[in-house]
Amino acid sequence: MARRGTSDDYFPGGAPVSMADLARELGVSTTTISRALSDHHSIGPATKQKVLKLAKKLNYQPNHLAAALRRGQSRLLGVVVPYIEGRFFASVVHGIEQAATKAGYSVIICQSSEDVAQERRNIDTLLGAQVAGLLVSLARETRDFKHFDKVRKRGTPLVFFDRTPAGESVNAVVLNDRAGGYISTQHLLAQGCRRVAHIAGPRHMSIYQGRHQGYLDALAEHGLPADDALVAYSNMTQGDGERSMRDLLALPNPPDAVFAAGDSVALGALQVLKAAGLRVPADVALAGFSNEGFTLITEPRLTSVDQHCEEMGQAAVRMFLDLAADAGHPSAQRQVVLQPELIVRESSLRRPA
Amino acid sequence: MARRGTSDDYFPGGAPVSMADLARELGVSTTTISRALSDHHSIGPATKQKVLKLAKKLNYQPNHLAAALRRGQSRLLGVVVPYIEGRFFASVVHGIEQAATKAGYSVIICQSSEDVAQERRNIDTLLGAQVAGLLVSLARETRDFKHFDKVRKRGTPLVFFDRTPAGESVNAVVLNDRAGGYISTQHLLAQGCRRVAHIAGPRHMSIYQGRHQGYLDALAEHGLPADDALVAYSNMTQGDGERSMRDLLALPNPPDAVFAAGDSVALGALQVLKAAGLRVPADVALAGFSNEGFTLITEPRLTSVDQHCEEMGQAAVRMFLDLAADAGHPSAQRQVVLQPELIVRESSLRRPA
DNA sequence: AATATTTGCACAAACGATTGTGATTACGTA
DNA sequence: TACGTAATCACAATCGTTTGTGCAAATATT
Repeated sequence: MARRGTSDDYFPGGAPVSMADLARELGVSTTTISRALSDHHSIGPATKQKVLKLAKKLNYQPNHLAAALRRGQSRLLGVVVPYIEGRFFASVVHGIEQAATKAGYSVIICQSSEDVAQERRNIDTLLGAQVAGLLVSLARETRDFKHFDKVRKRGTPLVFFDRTPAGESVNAVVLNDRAGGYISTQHLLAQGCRRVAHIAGPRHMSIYQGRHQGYLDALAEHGLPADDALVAYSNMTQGDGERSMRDLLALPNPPDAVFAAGDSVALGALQVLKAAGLRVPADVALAGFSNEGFTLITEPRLTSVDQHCEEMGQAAVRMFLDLAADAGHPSAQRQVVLQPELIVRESSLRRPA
Repeated sequence: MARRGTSDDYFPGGAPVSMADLARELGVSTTTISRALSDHHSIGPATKQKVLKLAKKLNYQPNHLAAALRRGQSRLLGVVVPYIEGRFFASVVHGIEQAATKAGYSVIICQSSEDVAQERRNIDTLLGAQVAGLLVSLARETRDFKHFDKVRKRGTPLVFFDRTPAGESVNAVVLNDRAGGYISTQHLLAQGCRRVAHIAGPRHMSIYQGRHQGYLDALAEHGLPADDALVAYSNMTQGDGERSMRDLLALPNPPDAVFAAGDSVALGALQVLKAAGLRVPADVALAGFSNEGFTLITEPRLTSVDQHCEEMGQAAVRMFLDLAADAGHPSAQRQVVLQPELIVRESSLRRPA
């Protein structure tokens, strides 16, 4: 199949112009073109100018595929997230995009839909696309990390963010979830609450372990006992929040405050509380986690912990760039820990400042 | 720079195995390998088996870059959306991903952030990545479509979805916005409302024109006059909704129902109504558009129009596949129009069924 | 048995950019 | 004048796949 100048060709403006075209036009080699365009020192300034000018004139568009093939890696960044709805991951992805674009990378996004098998497929797909690096936030059920071995084997820079493999030595950007749990609980205690419950997430996930631990830290600091009955484990959905809240209310000695490990779960709790005729925050104060968009809509508006999502994305890209910069030097693991920020709203504010 | 077997090589498991490796091992040509793997008829079944088996054994991973380079296009699908937060675009993208993955394509997502310049850059980036096709939803401010000329020129299949260029003949998947506006307004009228206002979107965008027109249709059908004072144009943010609602309430003869062209704008309106001490829906009935997640959280919950977002994404991919199937045949424009669905909730329900 | 047809595979040229090596020229210095 | 150095650029191989064409052997046809 001929490609140039034949009639089955669908390039009304002619085939895309290649370096060879520029070279022919200027009577130089493609080497010169390539080096001129990448500002190589071995090309004279006069030649460079000519090349640049012609390239602009002919509207030369580099074929990244060819470059990537030759160089062994593309300018694509693979991203795997559990899902993309909601504010958190959408914002992180946004941060990733900004930083990646600035560094000249494009971003391929895959959703694992919280499914390990899908996550595995995503990794394969991305490696198949010869991505330059991989930015991953694990699916909820991922506890086996073998599918990342082939990534390491291949030498592809790998950065985890937010949801990282527990007990593995990896590069990661995470929130200081423990601090998040602490400031939130601490705030509830400062509001005068004395029986603070915690709706926790899946036990095996590090982020929820951290939030839980921060909760315990704050209690301990106030000399309060850790009552196991006040901790409800959930799967982080709104429905779970409702169930957990009902359980807590059924306690002989129900809580006067709830620190929920997520906003959805907090929303569920809020609805149960209101349905039960309890006032929030007067009877039960409530705080969530993630600072989702809807925290501004609930009545009362929901106190939450902001995770600086976009920064997280940017930090992940920066880490990737670092990794890529000294590729081949399997350096020690890198960690970036972001600090959470408590956003106080009416759902927890018993004592207006 | 040597790549194989040298120490600066970071492939602990050896360099990735190529077709040449398989060929050497089996004593055949790479042609045979390539054709065996793609199930070409000119390869004997015995040979095919041997190749497949060895490929599996050596864990052969095809290099898509090389294939794409040779074939002139990749298995990447470029997607440009204005933003990704919120339910609508996130879901559309999800639908796109599902359908694309099923067809063996990966998806690159770019956000224009409602910015024309960024949109232009996105298109360039994606073309640079040699995408096989482009799926685009326009930025709000895009009224000039020259940057799509180079896409056509190149022959890259181009499908618009939801937000399409007004007055251009393009391939597009859209919602029947007119029907959406109609059923929503019709529903409000059926609830007994007689002065139905409309908070519209930017005049130049086809989707908002459609919703507005549907609103007018319903009024006309009921023999009601179209009162210009009852139509407030907005930029679709929550703040715009608040402003518009205040304006409408300041009218000498304020509305008893509002059909908002979007959920955010409806949310703003709702808050103003509640702040003004008006009961929803008793005093003013309210309906939004898009069926965003937060419509379930507001009090009362918000009636809205579902756009079947995932289907829209899938339809867009199908259209792309069609286009790609008969590439080079610049056929007539294709259109797919999806039907909206009214989701009735308490914000508009005056007469419980 | 001779010829036509099919089957199964290899050759080699692409795709477009990158890059180590080496050739040429010009210039400066001894 | 002779020689070392620096500045410029070309050659040609290479990345891994795809694919038009050609050739041989096996099978079918008359």
